[in-house]
Amino acid sequence: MPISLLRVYRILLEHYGPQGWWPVARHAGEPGFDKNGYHPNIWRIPKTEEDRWEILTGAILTQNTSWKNVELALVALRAEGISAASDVLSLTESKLASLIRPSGYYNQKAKRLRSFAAWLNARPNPADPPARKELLSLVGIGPETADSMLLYAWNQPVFVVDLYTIRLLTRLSIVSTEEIPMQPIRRYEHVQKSILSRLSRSPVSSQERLRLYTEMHALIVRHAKEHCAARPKCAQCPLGRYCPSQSPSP
DNA sequence: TCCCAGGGGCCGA
DNA sequence: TCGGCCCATGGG
Repeated sequence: MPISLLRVYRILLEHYGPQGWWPVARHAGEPGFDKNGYHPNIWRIPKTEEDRWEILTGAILTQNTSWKNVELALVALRAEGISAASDVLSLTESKLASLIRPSGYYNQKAKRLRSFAAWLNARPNPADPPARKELLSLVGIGPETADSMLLYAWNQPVFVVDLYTIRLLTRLSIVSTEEIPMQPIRRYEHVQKSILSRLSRSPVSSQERLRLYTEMHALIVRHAKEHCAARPKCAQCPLGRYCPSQSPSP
């Protein structure tokens, strides 16, 4: 029997502690926030429109990009006074591209950010969570970006799947590689469904679920960086004794 | 120098 | 439906 997902969560949380996702750099240094905008109970804190805008922007900028580089881009935007969708729309695309340059793929992301800002700006009630389908219909918003937006910017209990999640769960034999479809979108939905069916057996309140989904995704990313990398570093891995794929230490 | 990062879209077979 | 390619910076 593979280890249960909830058990994985508890072990990772015990080992790494709360990750404080999604960071909001504009609050860096404020009480409870660290210098990069992380806060252990941030999922509980009501978000302002500026917070939401920063999270949504970060979700687009971090596509296939390390968060460090995204931070540089967010700093550049803030220095320019860009803190709302309407501000983005006031910039030319080339100006926007030059500001977000450190985050890579800047031409592509400038287009995506501008069209996203136009959509966001036209919404009657920005605090109202959009339908997932609607997000997916926008250029440059795929399933992972849409789900992180819903979870971290709109506090919707949605489980975010990423490459790390798939890697970890297959290594732990929680999901078998054979059953995973090849096509990216179907792959995503398959793993997400599989995860939900495993978690549904443990009844929790919607608040607890929000906390679980928020923290779980962040913990998996943390764990993938420190141990469960493409080239795994299995020594001292907190999940080592539960992992059939554990490689011998060099 | 090579590899990787908090993905997504497009195109031809 | 699929495989392959493109987008690009910065850090290890």
